[in-house]
Amino acid sequence: MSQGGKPAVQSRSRQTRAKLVAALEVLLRQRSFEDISIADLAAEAGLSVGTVYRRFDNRDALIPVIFELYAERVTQFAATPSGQLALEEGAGLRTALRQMVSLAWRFLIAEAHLVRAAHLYARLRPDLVGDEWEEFLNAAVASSMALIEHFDDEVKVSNRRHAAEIVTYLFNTSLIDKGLYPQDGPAFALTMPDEVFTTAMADAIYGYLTAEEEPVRG
Amino acid sequence: MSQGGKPAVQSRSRQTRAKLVAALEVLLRQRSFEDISIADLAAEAGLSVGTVYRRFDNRDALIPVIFELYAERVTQFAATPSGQLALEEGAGLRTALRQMVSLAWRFLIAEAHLVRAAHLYARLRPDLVGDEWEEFLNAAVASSMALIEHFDDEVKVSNRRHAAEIVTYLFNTSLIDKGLYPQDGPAFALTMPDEVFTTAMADAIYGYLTAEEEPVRG
Amino acid sequence: MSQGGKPAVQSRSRQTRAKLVAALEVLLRQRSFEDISIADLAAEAGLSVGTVYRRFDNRDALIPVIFELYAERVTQFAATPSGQLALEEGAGLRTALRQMVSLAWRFLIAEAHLVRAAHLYARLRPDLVGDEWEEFLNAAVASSMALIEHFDDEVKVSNRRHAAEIVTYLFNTSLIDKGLYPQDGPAFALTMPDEVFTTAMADAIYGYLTAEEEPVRG
Amino acid sequence: MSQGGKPAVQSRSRQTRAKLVAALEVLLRQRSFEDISIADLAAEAGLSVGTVYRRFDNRDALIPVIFELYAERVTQFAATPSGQLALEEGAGLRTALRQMVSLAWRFLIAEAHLVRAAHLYARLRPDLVGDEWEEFLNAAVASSMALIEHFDDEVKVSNRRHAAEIVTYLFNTSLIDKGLYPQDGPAFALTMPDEVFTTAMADAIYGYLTAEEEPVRG
DNA sequence: TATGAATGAGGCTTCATTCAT
DNA sequence: AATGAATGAAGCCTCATTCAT
Repeated sequence: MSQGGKPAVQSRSRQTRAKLVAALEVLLRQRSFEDISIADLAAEAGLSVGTVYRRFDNRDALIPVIFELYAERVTQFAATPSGQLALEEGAGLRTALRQMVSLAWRFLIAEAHLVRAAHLYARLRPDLVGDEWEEFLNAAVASSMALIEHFDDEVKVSNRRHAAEIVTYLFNTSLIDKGLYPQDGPAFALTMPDEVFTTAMADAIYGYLTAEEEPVRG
Repeated sequence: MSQGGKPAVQSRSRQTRAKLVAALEVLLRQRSFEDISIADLAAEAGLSVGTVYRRFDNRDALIPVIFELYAERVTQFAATPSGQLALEEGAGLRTALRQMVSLAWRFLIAEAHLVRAAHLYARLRPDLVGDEWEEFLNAAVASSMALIEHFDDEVKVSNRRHAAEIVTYLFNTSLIDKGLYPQDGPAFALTMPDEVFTTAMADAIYGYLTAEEEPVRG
Repeated sequence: MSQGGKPAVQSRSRQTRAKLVAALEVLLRQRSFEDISIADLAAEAGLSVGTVYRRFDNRDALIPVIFELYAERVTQFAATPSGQLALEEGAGLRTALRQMVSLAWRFLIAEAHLVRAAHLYARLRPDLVGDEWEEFLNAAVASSMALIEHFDDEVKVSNRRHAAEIVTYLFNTSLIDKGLYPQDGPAFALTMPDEVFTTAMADAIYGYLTAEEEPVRG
Repeated sequence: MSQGGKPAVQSRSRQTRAKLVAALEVLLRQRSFEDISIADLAAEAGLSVGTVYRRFDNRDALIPVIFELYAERVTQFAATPSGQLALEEGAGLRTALRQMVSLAWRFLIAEAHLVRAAHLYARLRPDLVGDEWEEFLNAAVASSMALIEHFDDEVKVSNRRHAAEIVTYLFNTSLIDKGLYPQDGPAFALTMPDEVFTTAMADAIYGYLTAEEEPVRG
């Protein structure tokens, strides 16, 4: 339905858009997108309501900005030294997974407001997500596949495609609840320190990949 | 802040409340709680707006009803034959986990509307969840603990308390995305049939519990 | 597009609707419908904005009210003694037409605000006029036809159907400009007293009906 | 209140104004003046919003342009061969009137967008019409007077001034409804072909002018 | 107690007009 | 002079909540 981030070619326009995007992020740190009105956004950006509408067709057109910000932060993070895997010579799959989960966890905590909003609106308004999202997921699956092939001898799951998809899925879902809502929902019952939790999640993935296969019994 | 399901002592009142709860569920099957107005609810229940406010202080007071319904369905399901584990003599941990995940999956699909709403509002409005929820989680952890102790020899995780919490967490989170939003979010990349997916989730839990421990390395 | 006068069954609702209709007429005496906001209407009716929307789906749904009022006034006028033709025995077509135009003129002046609005919105928003309008016109044509047949010997136009349509058309259009906009538009150049004008309009219709036919020449 | 077409002395300015006038006409062919925003106009003219405001004080100042265009087209039309009466030697008043109505009809159809807008705004915003309009009407009355005097022997209305005014009025009003809104309003009931209609209008004027006078009776 | 009409704050959006560049 | 970004008043509409009947 309502798409519509308007092109912002001129430099003044680009600045305005940047102000709005920055203001949106500030507000998303404070409260949910549902509770942010256009007037709030304009005020936070130091602009007027009409100016918001010069950049965005309507309220819905702001939702893709959430994903835009998310993608930007992922990219930034991946370019950072602390966003890199640091595998010693001869490190195994388990170590690799633990490091990867740990990286994902640090990102999640750092950008919780964006992950929360993205997670929510990917579900509430999938029509507004934008196509980059699909590419994002596909890239993640490909990357899981590379990991699996790199540790080919350790992995016992025979269908590698399935394995890559499952690994990606677990990476993207298992940390969310504890990372974003540690006091509410299923994470409430978790009493261990974060590092124990992330290690457990990595070990679950590891366990899945390395457990001897056993056929499904009706 | 706004609590307020009012006591419904009298029988007429109890009927009214029951009508509203039933109407809420009917509407939750059709659309999200956000999109259900008090007028909608009254109409669906065959009551007037004012009557809704006689039972519930305000709109927020309906949110605990979601959890109430959820808990009711879990209990019902657990009492059903198809809600029972059917372990053959000598069946192992892996088989048990697969059956349990399968049960959880069936419940999730059957009551998707309630699970979706409960999952959402446990995060959006944790203040409104109600205390039964905590008991619920504790019971789930206890049950996981029982499972672990029953298969004591297979489980390699030394801290049983942690293990039980992790198992509970994975049970409550890993199926959600694929079950509720199969086309959107991380589940979109999953191409396998449902049964392969649920088996994989069970195997992840199994793998976590049975992988040889390896200390965390800095 | 947007129809939607909501049914007002209850007596309180009917009163509210009546207040709104009355307020609309008061405001139409002061200014054009375009310049009347929902808030204006609510204030004039002594009600709130929300109450307007309880009776009418949206702003457009008020337009049929204009036609409703118009029809009501026509009916009232026709039931009044001063709304009756008073033809002496043996009076001819010309006299009848003059009396009829004079009646129409008095109505037009008395209800100028409604005629103006109806005339405007029949053209700007024909979709919102309502079907009664068509019946109204058909009845008017039938009535013209009766007139023509009553004075059959005086009328020279051979195609009686055409004649009736033209008479109706002239009745409905020729008085409008001078009646509603005497200072603006084509009526500005008219310097004669009203009675001379209305007589002239009647005579034009009379002249049309009674002039010897002469075939159209290419 | 708001007058304000600004003088455009310089040639660049005059070009700008011409572009805007042309753009306005293009847009008036598509939709009503109410639905044309300053931004629309600027875009259609290939200019910026600010430039529009350099030429016109405000939106209202565009309304006189409608009348300007209208007058221009009338003048153009009158200078065209097809805008001329072609009376044979000895042709009578009736023939002359029929030709004149036919000319007016052709103009009306050709410039419907301008006639519609002019007709509307002469009534909605008479203050903005501009003085040329009055001259225009006076010229039309003079021209009617010339016609009447030319066919002096056929005309029976004794007050020639009144007759000229009435003829002018009928010329300017009787074709409008069928020409501009054939499907809506009073014209809806007209089933005859256009030529029959225009002939009837001419005959009404003819009938008015030639019917034997009969004094008004109380 | 039940009803549903009434309220009005608050959110979205448009667009005539202004003004910095 | 021209540009087009920015402004903000004003209008539409919704819906949680209140209250007279």
